[in-house]
Amino acid sequence: MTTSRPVTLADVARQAGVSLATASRALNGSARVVRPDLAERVCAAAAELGYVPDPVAQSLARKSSNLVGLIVHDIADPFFSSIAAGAMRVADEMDMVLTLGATGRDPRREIALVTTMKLQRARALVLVGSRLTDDPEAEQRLATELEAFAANGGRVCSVRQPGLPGDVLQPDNRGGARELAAALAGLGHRHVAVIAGPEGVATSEDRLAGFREGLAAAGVDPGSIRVHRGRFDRDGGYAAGAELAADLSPTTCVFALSDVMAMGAVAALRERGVSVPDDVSVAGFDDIPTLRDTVPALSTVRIPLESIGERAARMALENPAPEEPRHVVIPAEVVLRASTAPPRAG
Amino acid sequence: MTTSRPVTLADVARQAGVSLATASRALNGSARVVRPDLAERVCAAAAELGYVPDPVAQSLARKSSNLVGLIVHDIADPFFSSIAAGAMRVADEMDMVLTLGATGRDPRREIALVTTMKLQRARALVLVGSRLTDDPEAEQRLATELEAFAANGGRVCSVRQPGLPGDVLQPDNRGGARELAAALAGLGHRHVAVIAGPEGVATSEDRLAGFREGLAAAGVDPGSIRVHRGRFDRDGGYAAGAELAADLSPTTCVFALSDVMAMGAVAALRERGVSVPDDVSVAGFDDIPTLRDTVPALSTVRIPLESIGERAARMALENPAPEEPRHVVIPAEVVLRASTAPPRAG
DNA sequence: TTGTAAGCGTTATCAA
DNA sequence: TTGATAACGCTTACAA
Repeated sequence: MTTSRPVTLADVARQAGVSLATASRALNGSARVVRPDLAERVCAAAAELGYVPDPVAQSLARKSSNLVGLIVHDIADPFFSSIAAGAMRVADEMDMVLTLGATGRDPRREIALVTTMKLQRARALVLVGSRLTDDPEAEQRLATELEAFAANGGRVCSVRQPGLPGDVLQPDNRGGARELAAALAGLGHRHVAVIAGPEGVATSEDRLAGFREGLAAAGVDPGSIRVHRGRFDRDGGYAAGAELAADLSPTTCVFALSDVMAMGAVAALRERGVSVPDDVSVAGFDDIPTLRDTVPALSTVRIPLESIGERAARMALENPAPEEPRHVVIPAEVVLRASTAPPRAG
Repeated sequence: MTTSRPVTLADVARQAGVSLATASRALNGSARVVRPDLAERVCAAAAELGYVPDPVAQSLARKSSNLVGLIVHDIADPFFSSIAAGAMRVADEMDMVLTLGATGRDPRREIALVTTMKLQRARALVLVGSRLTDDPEAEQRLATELEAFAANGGRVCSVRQPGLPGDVLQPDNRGGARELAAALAGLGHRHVAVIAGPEGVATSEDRLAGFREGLAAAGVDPGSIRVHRGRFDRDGGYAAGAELAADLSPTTCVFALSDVMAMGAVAALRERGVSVPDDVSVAGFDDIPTLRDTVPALSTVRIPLESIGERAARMALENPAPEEPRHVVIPAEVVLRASTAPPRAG
């Protein structure tokens, strides 16, 4: 057996005795219709020769590839990897190739990744991750780059605060935090500390704002809320937890603005002899899968991560494109588990 | 401002007053050398016009793209997402675009993904995940498809048991398990249960074999080892943990063949009133990041996941390709934490 | 060293 | 409806 050159469309056309154009139309859909018997001959030839279209050549000719870009901050973070799993499933299902980009939370990197996907002629882009309210310039440049992407025929769905071109899938950060506040106040907590991300991270700010609203509605003095800020990841939570442990009173409850921060915070508290929930209650946000099995199981606000990834990919890939960009709010649900309890009497 | 057509190499060549060939050689490296002053003119023109090469056209002409494929079983699993994070970093660094494929542990899907990446003319492929010893036919077809990939100029690095074409990065599953066995025996355990993946999953089999060796070397009766099998994920661990809890005695120690299985097992045990490590010790394998912060912190065998991902990507992307395929064994290190303790007296 | 021109494998335009 | 033929944007023999 000779080293066989890959079968091209020209081979198929020759074998079927039709032109290149007809072969192309018959095999890879087109508006044009070909006579059934010809189409049949072409398909038979293609099958016989084992023809497989070359995606690169198609991309060049069509000015559009079968790539879908997924851009996240950090794929090792369960929040993002869960969403990625959902998006993957849809990409597979639609015979698209998923590309993955990690920004490391750097807005410039994020923009560069969009540019890359534009050059690759990606058909769609799913952008996951918080807006930065304190860097409007970067946000503007991102929007511009996304416009350029869309101008090339690409579709965009961002899992994020509204404001970018394209569809938006927005977890109800504010509402979820509000309800969590109500639940915690209902348990009797009046002195809570919040472990937040850096100022300017919109997701963190939204959750904080919602939490404040919820506490206020429950009649808790807003002045009693202590806010500790740190990086929006496990280590940021750990650092804040350490600070808190050093000076806990009168705090009876800690709300970490993400589950991974909560995980770090609980570790820090525990290492310093503060018991959860006996000494202090802790709640998080996101409901990442791994924290359901821990002790104590983490109270949190559940957002359906995999299904968000799935839905975002589906919106970005859906045909035909909607007339207007869509804005969907994903409800969040409070899940009280063992890490929260009524404050200790006295 | 008019809707500007993207700048092509032809534009640059015209502007610089040289041929297309010279422009190409000056901008995108080539063996050929161009006279310095011409090169200078071309670069200036490119900069002035804001020329960016079209990766799709380059891929078609070069028969090789700037895509690196990463194939894993499940991106939501921290084992794989940690490796992915490492691979991402290297891809970024080398200006490659990373594509992600998830097999769902289906060998056919795995083969299909390799085919896809071959058609995309990916430059390299990083394949992560256990070999299936009980499906030699699938393994053979995978090998064939990888050969085809390599024949197209693609490079392969698999994080896996040896046997596939290309470089191999193999965590020392057997040795790590052996040492863990020694450590557990050293604590005094004589009746251990193993929670294993399905028969035929090589990683699981290797760890089991190493563990048996280690126990035997420590003088523990091999017949005393109970093996519970289940899916090689959290739910499989949970199911096995539930079985174990129902009939624990005389087991004093459980070794789950992966951390995620251990996590499920601990949850099941706990729900049934079995305390870890008071009633039974539990150890896992992998050292996924999230389980360092749990209570009790999980004893495990550490393999450096991110760095494995990094190294695999680097091997696959390294220039020039090595003469011979490389086989690197990554040492594994026993980490004893709070989930293991000496067996309770009596 | 530079330029001409022939690919790379498809799609799309336009005339028949 | 079908078929030449010109893109698509770049690389690379081969010739000058």
